[in-house]
Amino acid sequence: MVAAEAGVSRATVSRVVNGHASVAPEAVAAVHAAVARLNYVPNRVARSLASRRTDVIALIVPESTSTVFADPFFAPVVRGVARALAETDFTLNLLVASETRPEKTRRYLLGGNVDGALVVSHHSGDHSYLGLGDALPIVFGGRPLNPELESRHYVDVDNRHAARSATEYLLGSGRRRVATIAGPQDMPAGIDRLAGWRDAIEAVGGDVSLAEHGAFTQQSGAEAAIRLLDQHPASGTGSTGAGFDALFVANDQMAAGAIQALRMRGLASPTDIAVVGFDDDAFAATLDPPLTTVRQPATELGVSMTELLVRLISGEEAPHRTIIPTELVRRGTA
Amino acid sequence: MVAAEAGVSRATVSRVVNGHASVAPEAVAAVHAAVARLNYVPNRVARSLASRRTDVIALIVPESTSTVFADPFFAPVVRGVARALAETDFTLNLLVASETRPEKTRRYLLGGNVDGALVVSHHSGDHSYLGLGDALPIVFGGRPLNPELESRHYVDVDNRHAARSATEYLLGSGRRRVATIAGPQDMPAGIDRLAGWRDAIEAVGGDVSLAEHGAFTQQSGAEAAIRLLDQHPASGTGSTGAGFDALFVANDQMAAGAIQALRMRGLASPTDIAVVGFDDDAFAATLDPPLTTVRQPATELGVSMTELLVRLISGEEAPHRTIIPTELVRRGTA
DNA sequence: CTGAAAGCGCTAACAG
DNA sequence: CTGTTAGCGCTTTCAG
Repeated sequence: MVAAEAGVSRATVSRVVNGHASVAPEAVAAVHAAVARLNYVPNRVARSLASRRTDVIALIVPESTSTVFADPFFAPVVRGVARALAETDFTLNLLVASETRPEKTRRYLLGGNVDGALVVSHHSGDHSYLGLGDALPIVFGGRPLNPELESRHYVDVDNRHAARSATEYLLGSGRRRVATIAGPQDMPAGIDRLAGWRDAIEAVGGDVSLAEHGAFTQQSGAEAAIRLLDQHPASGTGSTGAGFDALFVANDQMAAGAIQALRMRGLASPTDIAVVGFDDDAFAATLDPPLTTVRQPATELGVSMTELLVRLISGEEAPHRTIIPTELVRRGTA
Repeated sequence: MVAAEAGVSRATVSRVVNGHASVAPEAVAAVHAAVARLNYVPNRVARSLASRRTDVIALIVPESTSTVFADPFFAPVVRGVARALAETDFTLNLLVASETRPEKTRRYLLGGNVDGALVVSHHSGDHSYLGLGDALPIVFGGRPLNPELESRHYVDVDNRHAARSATEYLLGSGRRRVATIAGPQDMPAGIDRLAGWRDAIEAVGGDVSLAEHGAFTQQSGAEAAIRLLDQHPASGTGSTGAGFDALFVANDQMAAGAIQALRMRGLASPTDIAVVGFDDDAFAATLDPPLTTVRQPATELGVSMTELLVRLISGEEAPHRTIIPTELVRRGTA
């Protein structure tokens, strides 16, 4: 190898290449020269075998989430991960976890193939990460629903608090009856955002029954809006109005659907019904009118998760819970 | 290791684990038992070092594309790749290629870290894959623009043909003047779709000047539509019409923007102007009216690329050019 | 500061 | 059919 070319031992080459300890300046120079001359690229695999590090981190995406790959929320997270990783020597391993064969993922993770893992899952059913908890540093994106995982490291936004604030904003802008379209109740984001809305409503003694559920899709948002309209018609007069004058929707896609549905019923936003969404996804600003929403910094989430994981891998201690701030983006619908 | 537990040699264990050659049934059983008992998971790294295979394939995404990560086209491709890989022992390495430091990617690829690579790039400027051509099997998604790469393996849809067909469909449905909003002319998809439109127009002696360019974004689509309208006002009468009655748009996002722009000018689709998009992305069907478009099977593209690569890795010969069929999806706008 | 030596865990001829 | 023998290319004590 380069050792010969540089006239030193392999050990020294290794030291130089890895920027280790103190090596004679001349030796360093000689090695660098040899490296350049020979166009030497260290073999990662051999290095891994010897050092017992892989310099690989896995980004685990449950298959179901991968279906939602087009999820406008997911892409920015990945971007954040990639960005954070670009500054390190780690490499990203995208692992689409087959939910039907969870052991495949487990084995992979346990096979010494990665130094750590990032888990992005909106869902909860997943128990496949239990048991390898101590074998490998793992950072979850989003609060794990599984209580056994609660003690793990995760980074998330404070969905509940953000939802509450958004609802309070609606209440504070003069709206009387704030309804909600909640997300699935098997995902933390769905649960927490509903809880936040309820917190706000209960605090003012409002009507907690003004809630319908959707599946975080546009279609389901439209349907939920219709149900809301049907079940809560305008009070008193036989006007075309609705039994609520504001709507907090658990994500932007559903909000888009809801607004469309409302419009088909002759109700405009924000005039008739103020709407606040959640996520500030790529399409929120392009809606007509542009959607007022709670911005969830997805890219930062990815960055943050990655930085946390890297820290864990290098043996540092780190907080189990990292909360990223959200922000209400006022646009046209509220 | 398990060898002792099973009472055989390490070589035999290796044979059994890898399903190699013929091994005595009893030995096989013994090894399996031992494996199960010891919860043995072979170390991939060691295996790689010894076998000189990594069982890893890289999916290379240029940084610029990663920004367009939210590109509704990209996600399904990844899904296809993941799906195809699920049936193999390969692992997916997502490599966001820093365009500012292309050698980083080169080194990685050359460092014996992967058995092959998939390159998804809409753009062309990329020369970073030259030179490692023969060192590693590579499959491109989309026709490489770079002539030196033309000889490589790639899978693509026949953009030109599809664009021509779409335009002919418009022409065949009684439209007289079919305009186009083309994509960037530094991407194969942009170039070829424009060429296809022109083929069709020229074939009927139509007006080839009815073209504007966009950047494949909704915004740019809207702007291009406006330019089209301004530069080609209704002929003859001072009506509110336009100088064209149909529009072939090089992708769905731009089509969405264009339709919105047209509407703001009081022109409805398909009544006033028939519109055909391209991609059939996740949002095409949810537009109002739902978009008629050329469906590009992105997931299949990913699957196909992957299968091709796997074949190449195992040393098989394979066609350099694989074309996936497109299909015109008739919906509401044409 | 730097060589030498000893592996990391597995696969791959090669004999038997 | 199976054990033996060598490494894969690099890191890492351990002396010096």
